[in-house]
Amino acid sequence: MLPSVCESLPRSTKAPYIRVKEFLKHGLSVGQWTPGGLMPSESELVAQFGVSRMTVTRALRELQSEGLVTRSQGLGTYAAHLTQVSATLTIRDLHQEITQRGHLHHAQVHLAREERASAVVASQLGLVIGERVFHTLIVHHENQLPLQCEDRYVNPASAPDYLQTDFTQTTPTHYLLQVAPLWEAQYSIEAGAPRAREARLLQVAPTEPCLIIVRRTVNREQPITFARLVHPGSRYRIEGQFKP
Amino acid sequence: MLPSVCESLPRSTKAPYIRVKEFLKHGLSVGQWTPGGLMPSESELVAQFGVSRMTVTRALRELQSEGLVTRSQGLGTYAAHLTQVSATLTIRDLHQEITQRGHLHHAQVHLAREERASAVVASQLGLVIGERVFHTLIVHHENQLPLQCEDRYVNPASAPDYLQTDFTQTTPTHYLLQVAPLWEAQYSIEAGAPRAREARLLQVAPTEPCLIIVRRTVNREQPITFARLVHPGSRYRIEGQFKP
DNA sequence: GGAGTTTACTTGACTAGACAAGCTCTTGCA
DNA sequence: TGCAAGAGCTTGTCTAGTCAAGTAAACTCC
Repeated sequence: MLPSVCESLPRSTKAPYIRVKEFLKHGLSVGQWTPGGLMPSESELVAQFGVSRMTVTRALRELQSEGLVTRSQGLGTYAAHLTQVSATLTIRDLHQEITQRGHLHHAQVHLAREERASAVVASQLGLVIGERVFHTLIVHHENQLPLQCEDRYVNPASAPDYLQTDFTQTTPTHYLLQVAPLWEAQYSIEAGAPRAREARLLQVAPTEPCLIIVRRTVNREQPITFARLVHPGSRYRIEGQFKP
Repeated sequence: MLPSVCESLPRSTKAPYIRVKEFLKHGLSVGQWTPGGLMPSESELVAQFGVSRMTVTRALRELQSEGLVTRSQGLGTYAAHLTQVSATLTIRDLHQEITQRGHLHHAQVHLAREERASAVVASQLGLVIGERVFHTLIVHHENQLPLQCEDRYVNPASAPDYLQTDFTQTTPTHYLLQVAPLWEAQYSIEAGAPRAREARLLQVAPTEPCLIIVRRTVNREQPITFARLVHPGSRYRIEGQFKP
């Protein structure tokens, strides 16, 4: 009660570890410590900010995980060389992405069957050539306009009920994330011409440049799925941002 | 002295916070806690592992920063919905990338001059139309083969000596990272046809699908540079991997 | 002078507490 | 019945200390 007077003005509004972090970030951004240069030690920061070492450690550890500093035991903390910058590229579920834009998503299933693994598919999914594999070919539409052609092979061992799913309701990505919750993925992004069938399904000219993402996901040593996602260059782009 | 017997067999070799982290990661990977499900509270983990709360907190905080769990004060820790998966896309300096492959990098400077900002450039760099701006057009070769056409505008306020640099020796990316150490970038990746001049410089057909990256970097509210990087689709791709 | 030892400084990891703040369910009162 | 207060849980943050391990420079002894 009587909430006025004293308690209403926060001493400096932000948590101490955030203050330390921002002090260091600011110094890095104005070039106070040049790449590779030695930065203040934990004990110096403790003295400077009047906080405990754990607090300073937390600030420094977070900067380290953000790639802004490198630390080594016995030596000290150094400003990182930002020769390579890592941005986070979020690979979102297409259904989500489309509905988030307030548009209509519609999936057209052109193929959903069991096949025998070819050499390429077998090697990508860790199978033997001729072994059974699930194959789906789905075209995703945004407001009736084809946006993505999803050619996907799935390892039956990882998702035995894959073909029973209604892919007009659920996307394969979404289903597979439920079945195999934690995984590791390799991807490659390139520009290229669509294959003849892809061009027909996407309703574009065979010469239309397309953004092609090839993704392979693995769960605990066992390959799950291998997908080729083709997008018309004129209708799709990947956007992102990097913020240290 | 006498270093044998007792001290040589480590109790469990790994740090406690790593053990806690791995326990939780394992549980997530086998689906012990389904996405959105409630995970053990800090105090439960404290009791289970016989460690202090700070140790458990650290493990959970790191999992949170990796995007594997979400936490909220008063509620608890929940297994994350991995509907969107963030991979780290490392935007590396092309020179590094080429030489790391053991190949020869060679830059051909086609343009390096001061210009008056057009409407588009001015808006991207926060300038007034007609204000002076630096413009470079450089083609990067890998083993004599054109790999990237780099069309770049630079804000003179951020890098006054930009045009004095010898770009056959240093890449603009590398130079700008030294001048403006910490920044924020927005990028977009798309597939498209090259412009006529780009096709000529890259020695490809005008219909060749190209991977086009448009990047804009900003340092503390002040735009630094705005670049359009065009790569022949047949010679360049972005590769990466996601690992939780 | 050179080799080994010591010392000082660094980060890495942890403990055992503390208080604050957010959420939910229950209890109690009008 | 309806609403407010409180209890009991959760996470968020912090303190003040400990021990360990890695590095580098100074120091000692031969």
